[in-house]
Amino acid sequence: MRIATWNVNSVRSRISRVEALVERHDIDVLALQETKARDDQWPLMGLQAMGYDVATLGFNQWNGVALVSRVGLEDVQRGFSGMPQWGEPLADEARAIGATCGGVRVWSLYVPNGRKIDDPHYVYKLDWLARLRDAAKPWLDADTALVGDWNIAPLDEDVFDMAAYAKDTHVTPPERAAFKAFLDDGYVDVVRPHTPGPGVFTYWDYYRQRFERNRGMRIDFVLGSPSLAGRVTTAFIDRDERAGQGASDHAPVVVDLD
DNA sequence: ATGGTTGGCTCCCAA
Repeated sequence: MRIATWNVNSVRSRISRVEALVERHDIDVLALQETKARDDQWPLMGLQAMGYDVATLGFNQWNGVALVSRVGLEDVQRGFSGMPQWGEPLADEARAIGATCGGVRVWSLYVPNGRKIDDPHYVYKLDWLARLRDAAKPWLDADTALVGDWNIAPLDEDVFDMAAYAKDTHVTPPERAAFKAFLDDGYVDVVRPHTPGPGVFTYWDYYRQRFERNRGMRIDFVLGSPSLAGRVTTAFIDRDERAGQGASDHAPVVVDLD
């Protein structure tokens, strides 16, 4: 079984790339982030014609997550139990959707960006991660994959130039501690062993020719529960998807399970 | 310290 995750940066502007991606890599389950589409705006038809079920979560032009699966899409859950209820401050977000696909519990996650260190969204990010961690602990005993855009570069080697990001979010000690907490609990970064750094990234800013110069960050991850991690045979970052006109600013990350 | 680019949508915000 092949699982992939991709921050698509607008599914409506890139649906043809989504369809080409699942076909090119023979993907069974695709988690998407930053779909930027309300549920009623989602371009479902092509994927459905290809035999995929789609579960979406989006209700404004920002954020949005989805799961695309051709191996079942059961027990769909929109948001985890610790998520703020709609209507609360900062809750106009759509950042987590989970489902059981082919026996694996897959969560498509779009961790809050954090914006600036002195922004309320930074506090929200850390709080959101703490609540996700609490929710995810009981899932360690099953085949669980926490996949998506974590908006954290856990190691110095995951940033093209630490000096350039020294005063920014994504690399601060509290964010890195929040990420490491998942690993301490038993989740495993199943992609890194197959794609060792430095210089291996999943995201490159659009401007300043960051991709062409490979000045990016590794912020998209697949964290597996121990039993799921034991099933991983290979993993890769589809760097070519980031090239050319009309690319997302993120590359897809693909994992194979036996 | 700032800027640069992209998508969605509305005269600008988020990333």
